[in-house]
Amino acid sequence: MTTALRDRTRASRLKMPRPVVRVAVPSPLRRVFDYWAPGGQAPPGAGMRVTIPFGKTRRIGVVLGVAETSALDPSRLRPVIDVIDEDPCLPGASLALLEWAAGYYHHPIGEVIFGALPTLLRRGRPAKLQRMLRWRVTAAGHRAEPPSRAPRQAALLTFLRNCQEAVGAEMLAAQAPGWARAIRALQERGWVEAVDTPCLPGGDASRGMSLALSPAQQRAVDRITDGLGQFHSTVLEGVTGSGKTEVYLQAIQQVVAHGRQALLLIPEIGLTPQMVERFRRRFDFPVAVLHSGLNDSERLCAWLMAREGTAPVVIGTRSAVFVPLKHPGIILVDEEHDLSYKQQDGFRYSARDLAVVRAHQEAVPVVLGSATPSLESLHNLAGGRYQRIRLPERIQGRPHPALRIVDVRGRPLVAGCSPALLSAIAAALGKEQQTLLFLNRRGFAPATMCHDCGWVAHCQRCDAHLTFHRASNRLRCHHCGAERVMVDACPECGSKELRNLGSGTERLEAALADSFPHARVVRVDRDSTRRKGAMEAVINAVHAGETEILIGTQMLAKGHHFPNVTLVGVVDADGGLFSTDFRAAERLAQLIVQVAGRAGRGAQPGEVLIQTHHPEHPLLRALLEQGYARFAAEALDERRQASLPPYVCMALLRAEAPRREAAVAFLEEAAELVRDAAGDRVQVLGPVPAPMERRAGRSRAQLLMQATKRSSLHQMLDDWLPRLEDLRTARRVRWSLDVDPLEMA
DNA sequence: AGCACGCCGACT
DNA sequence: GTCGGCGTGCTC
Repeated sequence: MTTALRDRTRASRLKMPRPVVRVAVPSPLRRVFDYWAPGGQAPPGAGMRVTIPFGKTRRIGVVLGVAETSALDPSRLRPVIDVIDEDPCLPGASLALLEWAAGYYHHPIGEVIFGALPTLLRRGRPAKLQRMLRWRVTAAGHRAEPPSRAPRQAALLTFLRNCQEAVGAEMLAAQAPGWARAIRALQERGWVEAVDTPCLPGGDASRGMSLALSPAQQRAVDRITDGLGQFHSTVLEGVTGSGKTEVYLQAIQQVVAHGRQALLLIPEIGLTPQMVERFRRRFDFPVAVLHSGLNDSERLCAWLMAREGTAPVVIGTRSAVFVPLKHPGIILVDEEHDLSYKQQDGFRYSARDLAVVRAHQEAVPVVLGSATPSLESLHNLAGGRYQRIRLPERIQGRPHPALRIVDVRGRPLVAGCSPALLSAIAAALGKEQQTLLFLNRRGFAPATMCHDCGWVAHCQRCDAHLTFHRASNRLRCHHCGAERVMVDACPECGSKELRNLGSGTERLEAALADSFPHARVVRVDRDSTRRKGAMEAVINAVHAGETEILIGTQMLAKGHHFPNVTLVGVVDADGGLFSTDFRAAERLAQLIVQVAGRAGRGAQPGEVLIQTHHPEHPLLRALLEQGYARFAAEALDERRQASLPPYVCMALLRAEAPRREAAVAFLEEAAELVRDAAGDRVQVLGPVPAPMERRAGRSRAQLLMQATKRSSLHQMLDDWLPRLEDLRTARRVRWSLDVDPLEMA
């Protein structure tokens, strides 16, 4: 009897069940799938990738665990085809976070897990750091006589002797066809050796010059690093220019000195290069970076260096919250109030919230940094769940800029600018100082109307006006991207009296160039910076003093440092004061404080002008007279009285369909099921049409659910979703669930 | 999401 | 007579 046969007989005699593996499969199904472990080997462990049959296709899945039996009839199980990884691709800690997130956001586990894997790993690429081989001449090689019988080897040897450093495959290939054989021969002779370097260069300029800390900064670093190795959550509240980044740097330095890794999350804006640059200059060890600008292999490399612990510091945007760390030591979230931490489609997670969960799971401290903490974080502070550290002063004792409200009621406006703002600009120009203007509207004019019949240019697929862009002479929809050439006559009545209503950045730029013909005006928005490197070029021009007036949308508000800017103008603050979105005021306040931080960071004091039709608005007054903390306290009080987050928790079910009735019918059934499942523990509002009902040719509606107890809401969601999936009406719509929605649109 | 099966219109 | 429209059902 062969060994295999004997083993099988013994197994069947002992009724040894064949192990079952639970696999997460990339599919929108909220389930895990059971498979037989492959025969003749140990069952694959949690976190390993496997190839499995799935319906009529094969897919790659990730093992979540091994069990002795399945809840399913054994006849329905199929065996795993292949085990891809020898060691878990995702370590246990990562799986724990991903499973928690899938549960909390009620998103299919397979999509959650595969969304966290670099593309190349999703496709089955080995989870090994690609080593980059380079070659250099050995001492023996330098003494050797080039072999005359082997001209290729001789040529390569001579070439390498003339190189200062080890040379990679690319250069050798360009140098000599058939280099691979020749180099192998040279290696065998002992004249050339291979050096193995990780694919990412580390910080080679190791200076490590720490700045001297202010007493407040020192206290902050001490308190953050006080409890390394255990979970605690800190809100680092520091106004712009108070030196938060230096606190991050020195806290991270200490964590790394203890042999642990630091994960720094930053918002998704064009700032990554500056932050990374600052870190790379400081540290003499590799800083891995994960952001959307990487190609697949760069992303894989950074991800693996984090997982292997080769990179002591990892900097990344939202999705980096899932990156595995071999020796987690601290997690920091910079500008924690920033909206880009919340994914707005598909798997709608909040990286900031998950950072706190992860820190708790991995028993490390977490730091949430912001000049304008979110009301959620302030609420957690008030509840004692977070500790607070303040960095009160600006470094070098620079004064805060003066904030001033400009009442524009009844004033003549030039492209939205009041006389007061225009004269402030003139004054700044006179002192050879720079001005920064914020207007959160791209294009020339947000609406085009016929003066004779009242026709308005409207998007055919959305409930929105078309924006006139003068540079391209086109009408564009900012919601679906549709565009067409500007009409020269009204399509309704043929009149040529078309008027462009309102002002966007493009008109503001033109008007200011007109009013101040000697000033150089530059505009920064998505249109003007579409070209790669355009943003950097503008920033450099501002620094070089080649521009006097800078106009921009929000993309200019964050993080940039312009020493010679002394005047900042918020051209239109009203949008934030009267909005259907209850978070609009919070965002406006954050924007104002944020842009105020752009003023007077150099030697000159700054001034901030805020234009509004509602100078008496209480939230605006609170912000200007008593600062962000006071504003936030009042805003929180309003939220409490109105039973809004963070005093209640919400989930939003969205649905869209070509026809309005289909979306509404589905949501009505869904609402009925909520009442069924939760009674009065969960309040249901709707269905109501979405704030912009038609968008990109589809009708959108939503159902809001809220509860005072998080557990009630989640219990309801748990038994509601499977029933929702089974609804016949669900198949006719595209629907998605948003837990803790930030934007109701 | 894919991918199949399945039952009715305009074409080589 | 077939190619192919997308409704419906299933994935361990």
